[in-house]
Amino acid sequence: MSPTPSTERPVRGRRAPRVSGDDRERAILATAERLLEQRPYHEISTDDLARGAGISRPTFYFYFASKDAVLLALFDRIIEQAEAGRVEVLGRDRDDPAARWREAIGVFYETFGAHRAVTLAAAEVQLSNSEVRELWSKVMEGWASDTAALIEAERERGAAPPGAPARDLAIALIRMNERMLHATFAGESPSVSEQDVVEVLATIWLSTIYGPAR
Amino acid sequence: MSPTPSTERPVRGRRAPRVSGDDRERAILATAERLLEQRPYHEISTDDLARGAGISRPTFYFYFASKDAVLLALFDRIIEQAEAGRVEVLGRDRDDPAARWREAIGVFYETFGAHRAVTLAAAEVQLSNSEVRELWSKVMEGWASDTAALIEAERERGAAPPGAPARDLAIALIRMNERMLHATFAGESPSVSEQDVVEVLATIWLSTIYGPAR
DNA sequence: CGAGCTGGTCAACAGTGTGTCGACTGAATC
DNA sequence: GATTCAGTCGACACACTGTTGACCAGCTCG
Repeated sequence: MSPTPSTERPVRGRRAPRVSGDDRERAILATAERLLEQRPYHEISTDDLARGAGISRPTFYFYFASKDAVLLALFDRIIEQAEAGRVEVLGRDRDDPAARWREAIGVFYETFGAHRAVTLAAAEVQLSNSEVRELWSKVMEGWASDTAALIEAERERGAAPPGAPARDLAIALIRMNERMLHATFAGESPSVSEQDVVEVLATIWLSTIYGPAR
Repeated sequence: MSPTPSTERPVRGRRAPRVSGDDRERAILATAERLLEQRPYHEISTDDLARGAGISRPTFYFYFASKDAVLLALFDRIIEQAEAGRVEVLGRDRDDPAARWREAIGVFYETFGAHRAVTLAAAEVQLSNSEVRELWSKVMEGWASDTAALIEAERERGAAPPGAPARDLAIALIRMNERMLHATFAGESPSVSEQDVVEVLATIWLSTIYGPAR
């Protein structure tokens, strides 16, 4: 588990959780994820979450400091998975580095795809909530380092062309993935079929890193 | 000018605007843009807008149906400019198509950069307001058509490699630009200097379309 | 046993923001 | 001088957030 998000009540002892208390907490989280699958974040109130978990609104505030804190807890779990997935796939030694990269992008999509409602809600809140933003940038940072390192390595090998700073290229590529992820989940541009997205992204990544048509 | 956004009061005769009435409307728009340069959209209330324009809150509602409608009007003007800019630059006949494309990306950045506060606010609202989203997708659609056409043309000429559908590639590239635009304006990742962004994006675009290192 | 602590619960309150209603004004217009 | 109508706002109804204070049930320790 990751460190406790700061918006959560510090009062509650994390070490000695009451059974019933933890049940409530789980009920709130489950309710949030369920409701997010039905309507967007801004159309869900703390009252909805409380009622959904079978408690009153003040009691809700006993468990979470705000609606955002619930989302943060939900999102945190996904971020952890995504981080673990990236480290796993990119750390693996494999014959074809390009294939490894394509697979990492696929895993990225699958991890967030398994919780698209939460992912979309996080995107919705990102601009106005710095904690969610920082959580997200954690994943982005990991990708940026790995990708920049790859580009530089390929440049030294002579396989990749020189040009703009490797890190800048990496960040732009990652942001593309991020935006496409959200767009796909939000159902924007239905023209691009969801299965093909990873292939399209991989094409651009590999064109940029190695050159096209390999 | 573009068609009147639908959230604006239909009551007000667009054809016979009172001088003082138009002044008020302008005052509200100016106030909104000014306040957005100071704090994010969600921290601005209709009361702030009304007071800033020297009127009461109910009077504000005489001119705009909501806070979102103000942003929509503001954003609409920028969208028009961006559209005009794209058509202008990409329509120009020029020796080097790659340079033309690079220039178009630069103009895209400059147009929105001249109103970054409004652009950021639009980004903030995009997920929860379909009208803003549609306005934005208008620009994206124009770029998608042009870009897809270019890729297909280059493929026929044999300069561009075959692969994923041209339109899908185009959309991914455009979304990258979109995300980088917002990130730059929001001050995310200060590592990438703002001047270099266009160069980085152009590198990826041209790598994808023509192959790298040209 | 019973006094007291503690996690848990909620009715009621205070505050902030949105959007509407209805009455009012003052300058055209007839 | 009456009528109309864009423009204006005080006051209201409502929705949502976050807090306070009283209360209860179970545990624990003298």
